[in-house]
Amino acid sequence: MIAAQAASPLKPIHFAASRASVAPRRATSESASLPTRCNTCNLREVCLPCGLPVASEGLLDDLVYTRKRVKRGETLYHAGSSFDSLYAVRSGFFKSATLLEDGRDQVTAFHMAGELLGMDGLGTDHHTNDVVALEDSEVCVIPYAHLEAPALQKQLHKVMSRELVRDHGVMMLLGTMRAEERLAAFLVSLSQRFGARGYSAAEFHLRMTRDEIGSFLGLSLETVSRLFSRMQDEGFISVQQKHIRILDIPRLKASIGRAAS
Amino acid sequence: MIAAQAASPLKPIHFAASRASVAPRRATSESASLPTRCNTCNLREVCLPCGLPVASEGLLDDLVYTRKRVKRGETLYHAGSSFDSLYAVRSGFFKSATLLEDGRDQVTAFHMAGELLGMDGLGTDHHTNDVVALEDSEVCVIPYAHLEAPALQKQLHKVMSRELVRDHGVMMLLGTMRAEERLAAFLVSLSQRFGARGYSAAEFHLRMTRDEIGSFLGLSLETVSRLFSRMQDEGFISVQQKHIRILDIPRLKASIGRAAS
DNA sequence: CGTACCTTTGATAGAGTTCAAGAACGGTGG
DNA sequence: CCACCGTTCTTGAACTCTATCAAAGGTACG
Repeated sequence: MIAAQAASPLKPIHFAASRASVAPRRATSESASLPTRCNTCNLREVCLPCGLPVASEGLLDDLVYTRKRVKRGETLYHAGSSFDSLYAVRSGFFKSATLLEDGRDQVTAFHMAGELLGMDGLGTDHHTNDVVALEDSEVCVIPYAHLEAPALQKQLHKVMSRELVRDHGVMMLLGTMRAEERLAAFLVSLSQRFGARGYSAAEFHLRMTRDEIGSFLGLSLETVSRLFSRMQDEGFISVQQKHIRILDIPRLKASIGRAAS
Repeated sequence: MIAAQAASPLKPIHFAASRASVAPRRATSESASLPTRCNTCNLREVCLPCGLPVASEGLLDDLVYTRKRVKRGETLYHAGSSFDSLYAVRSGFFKSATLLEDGRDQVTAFHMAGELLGMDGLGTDHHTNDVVALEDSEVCVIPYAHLEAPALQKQLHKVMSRELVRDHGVMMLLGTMRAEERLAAFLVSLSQRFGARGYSAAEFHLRMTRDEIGSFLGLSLETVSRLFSRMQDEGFISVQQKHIRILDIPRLKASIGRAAS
């Protein structure tokens, strides 16, 4: 559900996470089965489900969720499984993917800490994606019933609407951008999202493979690899395997606007 | 927000409108400024906002909306305009499009009678698309405040979630399909949606130009035109300008699964 | 420490875009 | 009712981008 957002030159592509101001603490992994209280959660500032309007402070006390661990490579839920909860990522990293009958599949989103997933199941009572952890992760399980409180409704609408807007951003990306623009937009999005969570916006570790990036961006893994190399040659970024350093953010952003160099 | 859905060979691409069973009446255009009552609306069976669960029958009586006419080429709302209502299409045809700063734009959805639009504005209080009528049209204006009734909440969630799923279908389409598959999926989607509304599923009139189709599908207008010609040569369909007749629906659907002929 | 996976890089080919020009259509006004 | 104009559609030819095939390094994990 998370998208590549091109921040600067691409006006209409919005970015959910960037609205939250910095929250520099990282989620610590505590013991597994303990419940979590939103009002003491150290992701409060970026966690969308808990990023409730000020009015509902009292309500936060009641929001206690169970946590669930998902190890790298494990599935949080499968397409077709029944829907009864949403999930907020407490720590780690996930991908959502949709599988076609003929075997093709596509990564539709990447999710990092503080982001909400599972909304694809709201409509039909069963999920339509697979969600898989790309590293050892932990989520808060939010039973759908909890979200029926009137005070939470508007917030939920906002989260869902933002997701719609984000998906439109991905549609733009897939529909109108060339390969290098797509990858640049993807990097800018990651950069902003890491930045919003208190991590470095200029240097980070990719949790996904070239293949998964390619699937998300509608490109082959070889093209992704080649583009990383080319961008490095051109001095925008530095790449060593999964370590990315963005050397010239403005130029990276600019490369989204008008195609290749 | 409406997408090209590939029905058969592409499992995960869902199709909101097809769930409604046939509703063979067409919307008649009455006088302009009269309010509309949902429980007498002849789109009841397909109109999503009004397609409420049986439980809420009494509620339907209260749902009275004002109508608004939008002539061909006119804009229902612009990107950036403030959000306060959703719109249900009573008659006519719309496109949603998103514009990038550099001038590129993309059609993100087509909307026909009975479909709901405007949800892109829920998150940020202002819309992120332009919505333009492709023929003289009429919408029901649904003030957001009306939707805060608890009985309507779940329904609204479902509509939004279905839209998320549909957007994922478009992402699949743009991310993994080749040109001919995309166009086939698009035609199948239109066919099903017309069918669900009581019109012929095998023969219909395109309301949009080749350019708009191409924009939606991530293709150039020339490619769209060429593909129409090729499909006609191969006997799937018959095309004369905007009149489409699908001669072999199974074969059309099959051509989505495995690429070109 | 070995094996499986991931990444890089090259060569080739194919799909789709772009540029261009002519044809068909639809609406308008005389 | 017909002629005209602008828009839309079709089709061709050349080119570009990206996928595909292939093979060699690297890394990480068990």
